[in-house]
Amino acid sequence: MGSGHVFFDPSCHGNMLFLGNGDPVFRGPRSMMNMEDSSKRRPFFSSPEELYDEEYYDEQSPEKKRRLTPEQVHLLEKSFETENKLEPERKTQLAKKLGLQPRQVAVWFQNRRARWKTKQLERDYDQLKSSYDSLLSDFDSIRKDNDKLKSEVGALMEKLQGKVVGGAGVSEKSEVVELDTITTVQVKVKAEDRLSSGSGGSAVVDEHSPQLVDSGDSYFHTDHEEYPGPGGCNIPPPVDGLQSEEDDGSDDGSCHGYFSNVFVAAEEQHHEEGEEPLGWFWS
DNA sequence: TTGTGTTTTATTGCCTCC
DNA sequence: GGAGGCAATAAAACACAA
Repeated sequence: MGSGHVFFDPSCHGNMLFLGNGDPVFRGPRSMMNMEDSSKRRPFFSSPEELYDEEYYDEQSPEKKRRLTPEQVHLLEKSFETENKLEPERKTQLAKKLGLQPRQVAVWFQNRRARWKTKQLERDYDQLKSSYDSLLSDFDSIRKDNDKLKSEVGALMEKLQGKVVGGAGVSEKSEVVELDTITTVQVKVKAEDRLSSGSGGSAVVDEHSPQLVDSGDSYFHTDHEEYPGPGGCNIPPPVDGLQSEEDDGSDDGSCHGYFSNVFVAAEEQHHEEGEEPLGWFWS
């Protein structure tokens, strides 16, 4: 063992290294390691033989960090697939099998979990985005339908009003029937308005039949509670019971309820695909 | 060749659990 | 209090375009 070489002590969780002569030395990016210390760093070995191979040190620049061989990575990957957490026994076995320090195996698993999590976040984001896009497109088409229906109702209301106001010769009974019809239509429109985004959507009805605006005891409220959607869009309020806890009336306009519903949908889909629950890393 | 961006290996510090 | 996990970060290794 050449003097000046540095040993990595796997049993040490921190950053202690040992020189060939046994002198302890601190190392690590955050330990202000200077170039002199850096030149003493021992490269990682890929087989037990290399651990004591003098030639290895002669051939390799001491400060070089060694990458794991494809075979080592393959075995680690396989092991990670079966279980992404590492019990001490498995860690020791793997380390022996791979000719690595147990600490290296632990670090590899740690980094692998971090990579997996990043990828998973990307997948989840894509899934949420597509759910959101599809909901948005549904919403748009529903809104268009709603607008169309409202204009149809408006036209019908005009016709009906013409009959009621200038309806000379129309019997009292038929007037009552027509007023009932108008009220029914109005209630229907109001119900739809609650689902629509348009501010003052029911104004179509109110404008055309101001005399029919309900007296206040209507089942439907006349003031419209808009539910702000993403990017300032107004979207239907979430269905009762699905509303998230964050959205308990303290709506800050950030669409929590809306996104939570999307998330629920995404998670359900995620489950259906037999994948690990999304929640494990959110907690 | 070189500059630059990405990936991999490793450390550090904090947190949680037993 | 020690072990192990995680986030943040450093730095070497690698990929790749100009």
